[in-house]
Amino acid sequence: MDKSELLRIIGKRILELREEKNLTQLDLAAKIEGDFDTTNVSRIESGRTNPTIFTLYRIAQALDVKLEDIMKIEIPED
Amino acid sequence: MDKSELLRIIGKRILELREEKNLTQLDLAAKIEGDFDTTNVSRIESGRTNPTIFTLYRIAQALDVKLEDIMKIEIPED
DNA sequence: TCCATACTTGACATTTTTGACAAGTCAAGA
DNA sequence: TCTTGACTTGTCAAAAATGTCAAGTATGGA
Repeated sequence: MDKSELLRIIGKRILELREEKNLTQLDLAAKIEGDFDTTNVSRIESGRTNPTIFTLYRIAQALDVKLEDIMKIEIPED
Repeated sequence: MDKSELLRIIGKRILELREEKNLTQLDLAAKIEGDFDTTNVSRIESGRTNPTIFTLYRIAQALDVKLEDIMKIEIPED
C-alpha cells in the first residue's frame, strides 16, 4: 500500500466515526483539545495530509474512540 | 495523557517490537521502505519526535506487525 | 431566489518532521 | 587499553504538517 492509499483509508475511517457520532467537522474541531480548525479535519478526512500521531490521538479522543480503532483498517497485502 | 507521554509510549512499543525481532536500529532502518536513517529510529523510540502516520506505517511493515499493533497502548484515563 | 449550513480549497506564516551527516557516549570483548 | 557495535545527540536543509483566514462549491429549506 502506498502513502496516498494509506492516507485515504485513515481519512475515510475518521469520516465514518465522525458520522456515526452525528458530528459536523465543526463540532469535531471544537471538541479537539487545543487549536484545531475544520480545515484540518477536511484535509485529513480527504487524505490530503499525513497527520502526526499526536494529531490522530487528539481526534480519537474527540471521537471517544481508542487510537487503535482509527488504525483498524483492512490493509491490502502490500 | 499529554503529547510527550503519548510519544514515549509509542516509542517504547516500537522498541519492544524491534527487540522481539532481534533487530538493531540499523537493521530496522534498512528494512524500511524508502529512505530511513537510524537517527529517526532513535528519535521516535525515545519519544523525541512526533511521527506521521505514514512513518509509523513503514515501521510497522518493517517489523511485520499491523499498524494497530503499535497503537495498542494502555491509554491512562486522561 | 435567497440564505444558512457543511464542506473544500487556496494561500500564507510558523513550526516540526524527515533525511543526512558528524560526533559523542557507552558497554562488551579481544 | 583499544576497538567495534549500538545508540544518542547536535546541526542543517528540505519538505511537510499545522494553524489561520478567506473564498469557493454544493445542498437543502424558507
